[in-house]
Amino acid sequence: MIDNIINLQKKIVPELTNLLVERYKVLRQVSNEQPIGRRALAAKLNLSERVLRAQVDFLKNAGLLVFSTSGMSVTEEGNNILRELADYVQKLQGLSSLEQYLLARLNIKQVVIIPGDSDKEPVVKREMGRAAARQLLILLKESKCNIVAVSGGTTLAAMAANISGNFPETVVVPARGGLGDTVELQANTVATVLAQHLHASYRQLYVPDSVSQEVLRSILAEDEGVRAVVDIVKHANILVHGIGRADVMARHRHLPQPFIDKLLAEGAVGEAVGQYTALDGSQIFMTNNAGLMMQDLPQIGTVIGVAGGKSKAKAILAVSRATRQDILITDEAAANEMANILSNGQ
Amino acid sequence: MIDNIINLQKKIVPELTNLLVERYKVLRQVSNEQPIGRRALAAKLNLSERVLRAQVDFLKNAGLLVFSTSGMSVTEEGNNILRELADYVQKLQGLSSLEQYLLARLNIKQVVIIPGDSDKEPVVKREMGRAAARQLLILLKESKCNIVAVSGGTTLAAMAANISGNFPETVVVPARGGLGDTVELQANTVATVLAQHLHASYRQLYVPDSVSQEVLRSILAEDEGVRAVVDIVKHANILVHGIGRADVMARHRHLPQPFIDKLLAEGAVGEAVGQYTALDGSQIFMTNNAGLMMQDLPQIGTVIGVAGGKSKAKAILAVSRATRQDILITDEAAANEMANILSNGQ
DNA sequence: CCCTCTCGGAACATTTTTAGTCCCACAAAA
DNA sequence: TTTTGTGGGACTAAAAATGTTCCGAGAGGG
Repeated sequence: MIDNIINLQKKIVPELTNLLVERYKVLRQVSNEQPIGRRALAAKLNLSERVLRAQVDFLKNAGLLVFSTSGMSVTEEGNNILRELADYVQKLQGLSSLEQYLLARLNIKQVVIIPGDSDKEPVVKREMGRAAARQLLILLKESKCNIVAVSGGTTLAAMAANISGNFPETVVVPARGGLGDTVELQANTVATVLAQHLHASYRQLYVPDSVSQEVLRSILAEDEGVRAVVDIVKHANILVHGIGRADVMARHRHLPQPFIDKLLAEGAVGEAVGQYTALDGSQIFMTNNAGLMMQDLPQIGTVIGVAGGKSKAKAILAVSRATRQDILITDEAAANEMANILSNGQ
Repeated sequence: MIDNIINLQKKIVPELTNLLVERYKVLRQVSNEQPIGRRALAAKLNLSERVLRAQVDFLKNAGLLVFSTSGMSVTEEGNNILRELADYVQKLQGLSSLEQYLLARLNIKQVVIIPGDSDKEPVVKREMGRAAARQLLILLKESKCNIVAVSGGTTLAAMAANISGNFPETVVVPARGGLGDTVELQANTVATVLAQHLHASYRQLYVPDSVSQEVLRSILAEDEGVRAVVDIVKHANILVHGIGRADVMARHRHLPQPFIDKLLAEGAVGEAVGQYTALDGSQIFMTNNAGLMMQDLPQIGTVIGVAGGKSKAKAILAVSRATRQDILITDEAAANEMANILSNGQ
């Protein structure tokens, strides 16, 4: 019920959660160090004196703060409010602290957590897609000329469907060759849809999945078009990829059952851009295909990983450890489970 | 619990309410008339095209609206949100609709309802005082030169304590002569404190309470100072007064018990500026003192009544019916009880 | 006693946001 | 075909937020 309201508000008036938290922080800080002056307080809170002043003036008018010559103090009413606000703010920004935790533990530059569980509520997957879209747009706006590589999957498809912009200089390519999947979820399709929504151009990469090493080599050697696209892909400066469970993806790719058993026995839990990794981040197996491989990732400007659902927690952890991730977009269920695993020392 | 959160938010991020309700209304209106265009929608909602545009752009980015060449429509997710928002908004602006109701039934220009019950929570009384202060400041800003008359009482004292401004042209006077009360709550004291907080000047009115008609006449005849102040009081253009229960105030003023019994038997329930009124607004008795009387109120520019608590509901009703009130500041408990009484046809 | 330091308050310039007002291409209806 | 409505873009004026700077008051140390 209460969580419902918080989510509702985050959805429809997201700018106010920040405001509430900021005012709460000001009030709390004053409470801790009263009486304290504007400048000292501004320094403590990393706010400019002027914006802090706007806040304290508001709090003063609301009767929560009093000013005196020695500084500001919290009124009795302010203390009451502060006490009541505490757990509300906790819930409100509970995800933020989770974000900070994962960010530190996984050495990722930015973590975005969408409330909910995408295993249970499809809407969460859409929201993750939207969040990924937001991040991508920010990156695109920074430099107009970009090569964006994308993988397939429902979340990435949701991202492509929910983005819009105007970046005619940008080229969108699939990160790897085609995966025998529903057309809408293939990387090629995602790249096309994304490019159309961004008013960007796109290139396709038609390479059948799980071909033998020799066939792949001959394709690359003979097919001028494929080689050109692969060359573009290798120079991508943004990669947006989904993360899958090793077992699910292996079955999905119709690997032979004995091979799957071996893979899992060796500890493979996560998959991203064709590579299967164990929980500790070690590489177990890599599918054979054209396009980006994990060893290419460090050369890419920004890597955005997107995946959610409690069931994918281990997969996300594995992939995050295996390669550099710059931005991780996940959901509450996965984030909580990941924090659980991490705090149990694994 | 939920009410608690709403109050908390109204206190610390009051701008949230308006924004949320506005966006809700936009979403609802689109839902009713989809597909509809910006201009038509703006006209329906009495918004300028530009501000409406800001809102629909937000709702579009949030994935709640979709735009097409034929107009805007609500997405499936938007419909879900709309359904969930409905009762939340109801609660959020529940007081607003109460305000509208009282405003219409009592023929008052403006009604302000503070959440809570001042009988039970002292903080509500403070909030009423603050609300009264806000209204007073608005009035004072409209015209720099003013005579403000105030009555006594805890709420009015709270108002005086919680106001601040700079109105050197303004004169603050007590509405009536002194009431044998705690000094802090006397009209004279309230006037003084108020004047100091407003940087205004003030005049005192020292007339003992419940003197005989003759003594009062002789005071007015002989005491130049009192007469001068009374003259100022009569020309007040703003009156802020409390409203009391007839029985409480009668005892408070030490009227003889048989007289009190008679008063109550005749139906007196409310008291304001020395006048006892019945529920239907008829005048039962008027104390004998210098200063404003009820028949003077129509000549005064703006009359602000302040009172709260369920126990005072009848008193507020009685006084509101007896004389013109421009602004009524009360609390949730009193407002609810008043609405009850009104809807029972009394 | 004075000196100094920090306080709140306030003024001003600048930047950023918001709002008012057009115009345009396009699609659907007439 | 014209007309009417749509979303989208663009430009400008107004307003709000913010950065910057200064001031006098009062507390506290010398």
